[in-house]
Formats: sequence, structure tokens, C-alpha cells
Amino acid sequence: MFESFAVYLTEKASLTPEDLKLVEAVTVAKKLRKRQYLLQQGDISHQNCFIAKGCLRLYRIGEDGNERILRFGIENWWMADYESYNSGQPSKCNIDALEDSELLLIEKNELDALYKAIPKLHNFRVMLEAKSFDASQNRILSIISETAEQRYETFIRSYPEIFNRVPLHMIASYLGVSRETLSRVRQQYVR
Amino acid sequence: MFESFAVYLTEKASLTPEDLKLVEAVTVAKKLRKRQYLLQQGDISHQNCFIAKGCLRLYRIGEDGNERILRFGIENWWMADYESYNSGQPSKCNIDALEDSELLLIEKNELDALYKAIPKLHNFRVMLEAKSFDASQNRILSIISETAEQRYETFIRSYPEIFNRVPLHMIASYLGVSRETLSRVRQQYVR
DNA sequence: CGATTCTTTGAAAACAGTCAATCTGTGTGG
DNA sequence: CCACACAGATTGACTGTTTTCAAAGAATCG
Repeated sequence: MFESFAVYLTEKASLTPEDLKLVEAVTVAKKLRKRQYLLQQGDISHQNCFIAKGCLRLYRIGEDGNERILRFGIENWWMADYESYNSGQPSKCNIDALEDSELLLIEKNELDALYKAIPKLHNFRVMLEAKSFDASQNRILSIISETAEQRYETFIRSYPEIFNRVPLHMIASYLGVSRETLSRVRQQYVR
Repeated sequence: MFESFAVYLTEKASLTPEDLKLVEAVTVAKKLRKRQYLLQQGDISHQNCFIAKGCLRLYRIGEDGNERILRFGIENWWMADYESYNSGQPSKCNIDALEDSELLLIEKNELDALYKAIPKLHNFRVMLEAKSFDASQNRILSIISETAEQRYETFIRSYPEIFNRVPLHMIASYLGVSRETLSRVRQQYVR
């Protein structure tokens, strides 16, 4: 199960076999069944999670009781509530599995130590975070400037590997529209 | 003009007078008149900009020709189009001044060198970027889950130093509503 | 003062949300 | 293997919000 993580780190971050040993020493494997939580509101998100297999989502519960999905994650993506992860404060979010999933967890302090030991890994992380920020800026632009239909198109274009893998009402939540509206938008699409 | 930057770096990033000399050596001061551009679409955003005084905005022109504001910046904030800054690719954004402004510019390669020379500064940057990411996640949550009125309240609460300093139609653009809607929302507020 | 920018207002149209009912497929337990 | 519950998707009718278009009223600047 560490294997796919090793491949990822070798290809994306150019880690050597020696580097990988250091990583493996602090990595904990975890399997999650569909619907199981990785993190619940109030927990501290003290580990970073690499998704080897499966699909997760990160969401908050609004004052109206509805779920608002902030992010999805699939194979080769990282997942944590970074607000809690960085601050050490209790999380306002939940993370759960949308499919049976295989995860690799690293404690924040262990990962920070790895960054010191493997500068390449640190650079890789900085690059990843920059891309995450870009993605979230582009998502903001999409939400503030596009109609529901355009947002759905943008989502499909941006995440072709995700849109047909998660329930429609979750995509609706991610896009900030009601599931009925998204359903109607899709109809026009089929024609 | 470097003085306010020095104070900022001392207080926020704990830089020493020696550190500051290194920083000053690569810092270029620039004044911008209201309405002047710092960056125009197609330019490469190759310098990071510290705002010593004034107010800037970063925006894109949509297909409909309308401006969509992605960020504001005031004293002690940093400004650049980080997508272009990090990738070296031409920017899709514009940055201009909403007030006469005093800026301190550092070239990306100079700043990267500073991070090597002053690890404290690098840590500070990493922390800042993490906060920016959190802020943009919270903004996404606000846009997808709140009404126009609630978003305006959230904006005022989040940025009390900005909301009464920039034109209303720009806040409307930032919030993703029409200026007319924002104007009406504010009316209810006054009662 | 004149020009420009910014803000407000009104009325109609477009859009999205809500409520309620129905339909589908999936999986579970008897 | 069937019956049932459940999650997910769709549809219709209605309501409410937001946009658009057009016009006019403040405010600001040179």
C-alpha cells in the first residue's frame, strides 16, 4: 500500500530510495470504509493524508444544517483541514470517505522533520500549496462570475476524474447550487 | 519609505537589523498614482510587492468585458499575481492602484535568495501563504453558502479596514453580485 | 463649473431556491 | 430470493432573489 505513495514521490518529487525509507518510517497506512470519518468537527487535523486509493470529501455543516463541500480528494491527492492542521486548533470541518479508501497518514511534526531532512520534499510541498492556492482563486472566479450551468461545465473541465464519481447532490453543494437546479442544468446538457 | 517595511519585518518576522540590510539591498521603491497599473494582462508578475501605503486591487476581465475583483490590498499586505509569479507565465490579471500608493518591490529571484539567507523570512512567508489559503477557503464557503446580504456582512466583518475605503461597485464585483443588488442590500442595513 | 465616476431607484425579466411528489437503483436483512 | 429501506436523481409548481436595463441623483476632481 506504500507502493503507490513511493511511485508518486519518486515521479513527482524526485525522491531517491533512501529518501523513501525515511518517509516510510513515519507513514501509517489506514483503510476507510465508505461513509467513515477521517476527521470530525472538533477534532484537530494533526496529520496529513495521502490518498492511495478511493475518494474523500471535506465539508462543513452550515447554520442551516446543510453540508457545504469545500474539497474533494482522489488518488494522489492530499487531504487535511489545513486551517486546523496549521493552527493546531479544533477543526470546523468533517472529512469522510465517499468510497472505500486506502490512506497513508503522516503526523504533522514527522512531516515537518521530513521537510528538513529532504529539502526536495519541502520544495515539492511549497509548489503544491501554491497550486492549491491558484486553484482556489480560480474557483472563486468561477463562482463569482459564472451561472450555475457554466460552473458545472467548468467543474467537469477542471475535474474530469471526479465529476462522474461522486453523487450529484455533492457536486451541487460544491458548486453552491441546489441539487434540483443542478439536475435541471444537466438536462439541458443532454439534449 | 523602506522604514514601514522594516518595522513590519521586525515585528512580524522578527528580522534583525542585519537581516534588514540584506532586504533593503534588493528592495526597490515605487510610487503609483491612483488608477495607474502595477501589472497588466499579458505581463509576467516577476516581482512581489509590499504595500507601504495605499490600496491596490487585482482583477480579471471576463468574457463579458466586466471586471472581476479577486483581491484587494492595503498597507502591510503583499500583492502579486501569484499564478504568474510562480509559473513565470503571462498573467491573466491586472493590478492597479485605487489610491496614490507607495510600494516596495522585490524581484522573485532576489526574494528566493533572501529566503535562503534568512530562514526566518522563509518561515514567515510559508505561514503567510497558509493564511492566504485559509482566507480563500473561507471566502469560497461564504460565496457558496450565503446570500448577498450575508456576504456583505461577512466582508465587512472580515475586512473592516477595506469596506469603507473602496468604491461600492468594486465590493460588489468582489462579492459576485451586481452593484444594484449590493446597493439595495445596504439600504436595508441603514434602517 | 463641467465631466466623470459612483450610487441609487424602479420595473420587468431571468434565475435559482423551496417544497412535495415520484422514480430509480442499490444493498441489506429476513 | 424477495421485500423493504435508503440514498440518489428527477420533475412540477410556486416563491423569492438577483440581474438587467434605463434613468436619475450624489459626489468628486480637475
